[in-house]
Amino acid sequence: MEIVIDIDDETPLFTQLIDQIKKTVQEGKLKAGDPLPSIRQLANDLDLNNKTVAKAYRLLERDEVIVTRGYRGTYIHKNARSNSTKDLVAWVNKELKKTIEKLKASGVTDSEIRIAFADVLNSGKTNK
Amino acid sequence: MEIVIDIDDETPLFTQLIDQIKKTVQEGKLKAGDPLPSIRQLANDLDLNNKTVAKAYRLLERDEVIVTRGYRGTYIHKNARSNSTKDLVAWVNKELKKTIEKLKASGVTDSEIRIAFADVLNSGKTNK
DNA sequence: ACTTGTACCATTACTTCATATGGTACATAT
DNA sequence: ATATGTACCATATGAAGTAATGGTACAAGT
Repeated sequence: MEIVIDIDDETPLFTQLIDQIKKTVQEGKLKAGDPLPSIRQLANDLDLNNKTVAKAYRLLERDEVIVTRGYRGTYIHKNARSNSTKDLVAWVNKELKKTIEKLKASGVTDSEIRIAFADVLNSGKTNK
Repeated sequence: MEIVIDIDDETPLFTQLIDQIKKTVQEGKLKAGDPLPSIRQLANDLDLNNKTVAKAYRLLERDEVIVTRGYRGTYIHKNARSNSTKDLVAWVNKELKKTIEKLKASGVTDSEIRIAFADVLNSGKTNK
């Protein structure tokens, strides 16, 4: 794997890591079942904190690009290639945009939307 | 009008003002066409800043509870009574909750939702 | 012993935003 | 002159959230 992290880049480190792993999968340089370096190993190689790499792995597993098997390590997911092309962020943006535009059309202020948004997101915390 | 502002209350001052005016309308103590004190007058009486009162008036007009007529002053809106019972905030919360729950059901992180949300809201700024 | 992912505890720096404040100025009226 | 709503300029405070860091610890396996 050729991963290059640019600390001067405004893009968050864990995002750079995710993007490059997905890109490597898309290029076919990483195939289903291939093993990935351990979190600690990769963090050491790239001079990153364990938590930063762990965060990237966690999200990559959520996207089904990789699979973690506990003490057995981490591997490329069976459907990694197709899953690595999916753009979850774009979908989230689209969904939020639809709702927000509807609210603004009714004269709701940006501030009001932000406050209501924070309310809704944080309401789940106390309940759970 | 009997308006009482509690600066120790966590509720924003302009919100307290809005709530109490709406309440006064609901109680029938302020009727359609009744004049309201000027922004500067009310700010002086309640020991608030002009901008705070102006903000409350702006939102009350948005909700069609009051009507401003420039140099002629501010008056209670024709449909103030029914409009003052409408809960715009509740509607906004409901709409946002629907969308957010849909996103979370797909495994999207709170952080990711927040970032996408900020993106969408701020994207309108540069365009306009 | 050593490594795996993971789950806690925590802090730091940075950014963004809401609220509230102050001052100045304007057109439009009485 | 005086008052109306409004639009700018601006600042200060506090809250909240992200990203990244560090340390400790655990069960499960080699």
